Amino acid sequence: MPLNDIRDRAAAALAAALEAELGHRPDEVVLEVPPRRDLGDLAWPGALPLARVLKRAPRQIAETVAAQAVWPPEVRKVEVAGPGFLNLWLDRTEVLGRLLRGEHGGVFGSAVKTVVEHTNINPNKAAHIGHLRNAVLGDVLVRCLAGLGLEVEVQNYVDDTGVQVADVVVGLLHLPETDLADCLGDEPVRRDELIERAIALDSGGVPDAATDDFDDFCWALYPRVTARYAEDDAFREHRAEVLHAVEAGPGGLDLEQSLALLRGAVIGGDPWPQRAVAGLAAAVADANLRCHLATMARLGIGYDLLPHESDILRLGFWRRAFDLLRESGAIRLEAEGKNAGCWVMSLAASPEFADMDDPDKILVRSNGTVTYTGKDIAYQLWKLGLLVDADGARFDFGYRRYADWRQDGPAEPVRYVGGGEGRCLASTTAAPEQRLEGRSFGAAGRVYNVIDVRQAYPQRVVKEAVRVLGHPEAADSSVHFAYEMVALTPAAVRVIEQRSGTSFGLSDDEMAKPYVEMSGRRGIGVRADEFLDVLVDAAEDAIVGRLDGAGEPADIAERARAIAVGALRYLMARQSRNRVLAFDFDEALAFEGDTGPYLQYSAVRAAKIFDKLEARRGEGRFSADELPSLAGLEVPDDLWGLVLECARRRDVVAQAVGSLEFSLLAQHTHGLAQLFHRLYHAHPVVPEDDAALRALRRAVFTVFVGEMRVLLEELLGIPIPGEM
RNA sequence: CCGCCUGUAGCUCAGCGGGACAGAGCAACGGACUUCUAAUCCGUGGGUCAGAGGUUCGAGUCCUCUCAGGCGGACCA
Repeated sequence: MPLNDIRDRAAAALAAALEAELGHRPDEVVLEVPPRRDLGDLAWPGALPLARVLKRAPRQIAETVAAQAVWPPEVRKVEVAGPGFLNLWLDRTEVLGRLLRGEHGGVFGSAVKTVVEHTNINPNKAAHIGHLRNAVLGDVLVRCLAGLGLEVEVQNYVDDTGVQVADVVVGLLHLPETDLADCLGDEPVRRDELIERAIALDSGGVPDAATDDFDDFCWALYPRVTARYAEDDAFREHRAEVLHAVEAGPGGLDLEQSLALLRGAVIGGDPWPQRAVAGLAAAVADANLRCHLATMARLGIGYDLLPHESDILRLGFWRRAFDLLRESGAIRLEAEGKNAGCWVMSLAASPEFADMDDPDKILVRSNGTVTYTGKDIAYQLWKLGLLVDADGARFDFGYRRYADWRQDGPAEPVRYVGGGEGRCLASTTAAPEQRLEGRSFGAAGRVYNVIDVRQAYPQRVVKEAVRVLGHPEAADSSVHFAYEMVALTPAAVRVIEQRSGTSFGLSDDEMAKPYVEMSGRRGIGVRADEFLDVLVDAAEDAIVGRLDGAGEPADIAERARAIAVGALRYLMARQSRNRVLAFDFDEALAFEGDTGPYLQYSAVRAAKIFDKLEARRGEGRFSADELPSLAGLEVPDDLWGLVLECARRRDVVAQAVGSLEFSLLAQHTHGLAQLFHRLYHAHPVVPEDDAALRALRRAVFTVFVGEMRVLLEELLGIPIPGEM
C-alpha cells in the first residue's frame, strides 16, 4: 500500500537531512500516523529525544530538518508543532490516485514456506465455540500471510489414537443400551443395532453439516462415559482395553466387517473382537473429523492436509525422533525417583525452564508408550523438514486424496465436491510410497501452531527439543500462536440448560464467577453448528424485521448465512487473543454497533451507491483513467481521512501478523467502516449535481469499496452480502 | 512455592514499536428517514487507566514492589 512506501522514503529523507545538517546518524527514523488529522498525515516525534544528544532545542532540530530535507514529491507540507513534533502533510490527490491504480508495497519479510496448524479438534465429539476461536484465528492468520504474498500450507492435525476417541468407543460398547438409545433419541434395542444406527448418522463423505449429525451423538454420549468412569472404577478398565485394541489396529478390516464381527459378538455373548474394536474406533474418529470439516466449511475454512497421529506412530516418526533425541543426549532413562522407568527430556540447561522445581518432561511413560508431547516433537520436526534418517533423507508420510473442495469467493462457504475437481485436501497415510502428483508437504521455513494458551508449557518443550537437536533457527521459527480460551457466562450456561432441559449440576460458587469453563467431558458448552444455526435464525429475523411489509427476498437464506458468518468471525477476531472470551448469547447475537454486520453493512451501503449511480446516471466506479478529472480539486479533510486509512492496510496486516494480534485488523476495519458511515450522510453521490464533486466522491468511495472487499472477504473471511 | 496472562467508563472491550485533550460499542437519555437502505448518524451524561514507587522532556504504555483474578508447572491433551 502506498503509505508505507511514502513513509519509508520520507524517513530516508529525514535521516539524510539529520546527518547532513546536524551530523547525527539515527539508528532508525520512525514516522507515525498522528492521532488527529489536523496534526498532519505523518509525524516524526524524534526531535524530542534528540534534543539532549544534540544539545539543541527540539523545535530547532525539527525546523532545521523540515527546511533542509529533500522530501519525496508526495509530501506537500511540513510543519513543526508543539514542543518539536514534525508533521507532514501528503498530496491527497496523489495518494488517492495510487490507491485507485491498486499499487501495493513490496514483499513482506523473507518468502519462506509457512505451515499453519489449526483447528485440531479431538475427533470424539462435535466442535464447540472454543474450537471456532482457534479455527477463525488460524484462518485469519493464513489469509493475512497469503495476503502478504507468502506460500502457506494449512494443516489440521487429527489425534485419532488418543484416549478421547477410545472413550466414545467404550460408551458404544459398554454403556447401558438405554443410554445409547437416549443419545440417539431412539427406543432401546439390541446393542449392535444401536451401534449401527449411530454409525448410520454418518452420511459418508464430508456431510452438508448442521446439527443432529454423528458428532452431536458423540457430544451427548461422551459425558455419560466420563460420568460413569467417575463412579465406577471397573468401568474405567474398558478404556485400557479399547486403547490396546486401537494400538494393535484393525488389521485391514473395513467398517462393514468390523460391524459384522461386533454383531456376532453380541449374539454369541463373546468378548469384543479386538480388530473390530479398532475398526469401530477408526470409524468414530473419521466420522467426527468429517463433521468438523463440514462445520468449518460453513465459515469458509478449508485445509491442505490432515496429518494423522496414527500415521506418525506407524511410520516410526516417533522412533526416529526418539533416536535423535537420545543420540544428542537431550533425553535420558530415569533409573530411580518418581520418574523411574520413564524417558525424560532434561530442561535444566535451558534458561527458560531454569526456575522450575522439576525441569524434566516425561516423553516416554514407564509402560513404554509415548506421551502427546513426544509425538508432537516428532510432528514438529517433520513440519520443519528436520526429521531425517542417518543418511540425511527426510522422513515423510504417504499421502492420499481425502476430498476435494471449492470456494466460489474468498469468504464463501467451502464446498466439498467429488471427482477430482477443485482444491485437493490430502490426508496422510502409513504407506510412504503413496504420493500425490505434484504435491509435497511439510519442510517449512516457518511453522505456526495455533493452540490455546493452556498448552504453552508442552509447546515450549517441543520448541526446546528442536533447539537442543541443533536447530536453533528452526526453533525460533516455531511459533506457538497462543490464545485464551472461550468460556461461558453464567447467563449462557442457564440458556443452554434451559434449552436442553438438563442441568450441569454446577455449584453456586461456579455460577457466581464471571465465566464458566467449557468442558466436553461434562458436556458443558455451545456446539459450533448449534450456535451457527441460532445465528442464522437471528439474522433471518433481523432481515424480516427490517423489511417493513415488503415481500421476503428470494435470497434471504444466503443473506442470513453471510450475516451469521460475519457476526461470528468478527466476534472471534475482534478480541485481543490473550483475554478469555466470555461467551454470552445476547452479546454474540448483536448485529448493531461494534459487530460483523456493522462492517458488512458499510460495504453493502457503499456498493449500493454504485448500483443506484449506474441506474440513474449511468456512472460506475471511478477508474484510474478518470484521474485527470480530479486535477485541481481539493480533497476535503473528512474524505481524506478515509483515503488515508485505506492506505494503511499493509502496515496494519504486517503489524497484526508480527504480533499475532488480529484484533488490530478487526479494529482497523471497524474504524474504516465507521468513517464511511459518518461520511455517508454528509457526502451524497447520486443526488449530487456538481459533476466534479460527484467524481471526487465516486473516487473516494470506489477506493473504500475495494478496500472493504479485501479487508472483509480476503483477510477476515467475512462475506459481503448483496443486500442486507 | 515458581512461571505466564489479566486488571482502563455501570457492562464488554480498544489503546502491542512511550508522544500531542484517555477511545469504541452496549446500557441510559435526547434528536435525525418525502433523500445513495436508520443493521446508520448526531448529541448528553459517565474515567484518581487496581495501588505505590521509579526511569523519562513526556508513562494507560517501560522497570520494581503490593493487591486481586485466571491459567500453567500431569506417566491428560
